[in-house]
Amino acid sequence: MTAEPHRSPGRPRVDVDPAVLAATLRTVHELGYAGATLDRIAAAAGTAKTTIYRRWSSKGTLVTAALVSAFGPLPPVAGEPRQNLAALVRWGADRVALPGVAAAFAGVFAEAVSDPDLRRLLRTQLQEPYRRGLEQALAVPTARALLIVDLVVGTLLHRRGITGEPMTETDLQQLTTAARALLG
Amino acid sequence: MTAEPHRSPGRPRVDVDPAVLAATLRTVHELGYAGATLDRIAAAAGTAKTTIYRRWSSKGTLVTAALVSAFGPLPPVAGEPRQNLAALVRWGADRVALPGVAAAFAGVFAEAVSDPDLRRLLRTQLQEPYRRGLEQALAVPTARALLIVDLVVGTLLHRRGITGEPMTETDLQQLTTAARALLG
DNA sequence: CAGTATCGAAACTGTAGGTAGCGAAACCTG
DNA sequence: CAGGTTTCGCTACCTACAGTTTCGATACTG
Repeated sequence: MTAEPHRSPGRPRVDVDPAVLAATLRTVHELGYAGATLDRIAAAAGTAKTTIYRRWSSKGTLVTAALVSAFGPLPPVAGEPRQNLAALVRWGADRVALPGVAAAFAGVFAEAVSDPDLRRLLRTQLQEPYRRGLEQALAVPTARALLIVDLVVGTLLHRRGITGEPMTETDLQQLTTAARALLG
Repeated sequence: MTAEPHRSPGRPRVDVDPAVLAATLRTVHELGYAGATLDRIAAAAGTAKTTIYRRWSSKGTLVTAALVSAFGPLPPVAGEPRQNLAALVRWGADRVALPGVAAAFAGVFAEAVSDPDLRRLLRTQLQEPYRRGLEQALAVPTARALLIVDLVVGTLLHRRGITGEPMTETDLQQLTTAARALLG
């Protein structure tokens, strides 16, 4: 039997979340954060704007959720800190290079400046999980893990934000080198 | 005699630029990028919205100009690359900590994603001058100077974007250490 | 069937970026 | 001073989008 602890009455919710989150990133990728209107996202997801607002309270929280789903959990690493760091930098670079991710980050950061709720969401949904994972994978204290997150993600996003292009392979290696300087 | 090569007829332009740029950063600092409406900026600068639009074609170009004026030219450095790098990291950290700068960057980056003109402006007005200065001060090739700009500014901005707080002194020293790993 | 909750479409509100028109002000030349 | 030119600042306006409200239709439960 399927695990349904307590089926409430009324029309059940359709599971539109995956389609909406994917459509969000896709639309942000194509039209930018401002150009990705809720009407367009809803149309791309094949649903209605009202249905989206029933699940996410604002555009900022929606895009944040799309980012969280695009990143997913940290990949499992089980080696030396220096090895793990290289793998994690590459993992981060791959995610930031995903279509729409950089634009979504920029838009969310801009909104978060004047929206404490959104800032808290960013911290709890994105920063803290990855910070905790880094502490373990790299065997560093909290403050150091935070700085490494800032360093890796910040560098990757700044590159995309200014040039619009992803990093070259040699730049990625250099970034790993720079981050390694924070390990010991 | 004053250096006026060719005074054209008509009412001369009032020099509102410094007041407007300062009011822009101040308003962005207080109300965030989205909350800093052109009407409010104009009121804070003691001028009219139309006057601002006669000088800057959009909110994005205005805020970019405010950033350029807040950063100003690179400070002169004349020492060993490793010394110079430490001074430049500190200079960058001071500028990013200026009220309004981080919020302005976030907003401009978000707009630049879907605005090629604004992206070009960012590149020519901000990235290229400082990249050139770094090449000289640090004795590194272009690609390396670009990466160092991304690393330093990206890290500083990411920290402010997520936590809203500036970096601690020890974090700054660590950032310098990481950047030094890219010197050679 | 009665009750309940969701869906989707449309209409609506408030606000902000950006533009247009215009009288007044500040300079020029003669 | 007169006539020409350009900017100033103000108001009114247009367009677009975030977010809300309303409502009939739909899909469940018991």
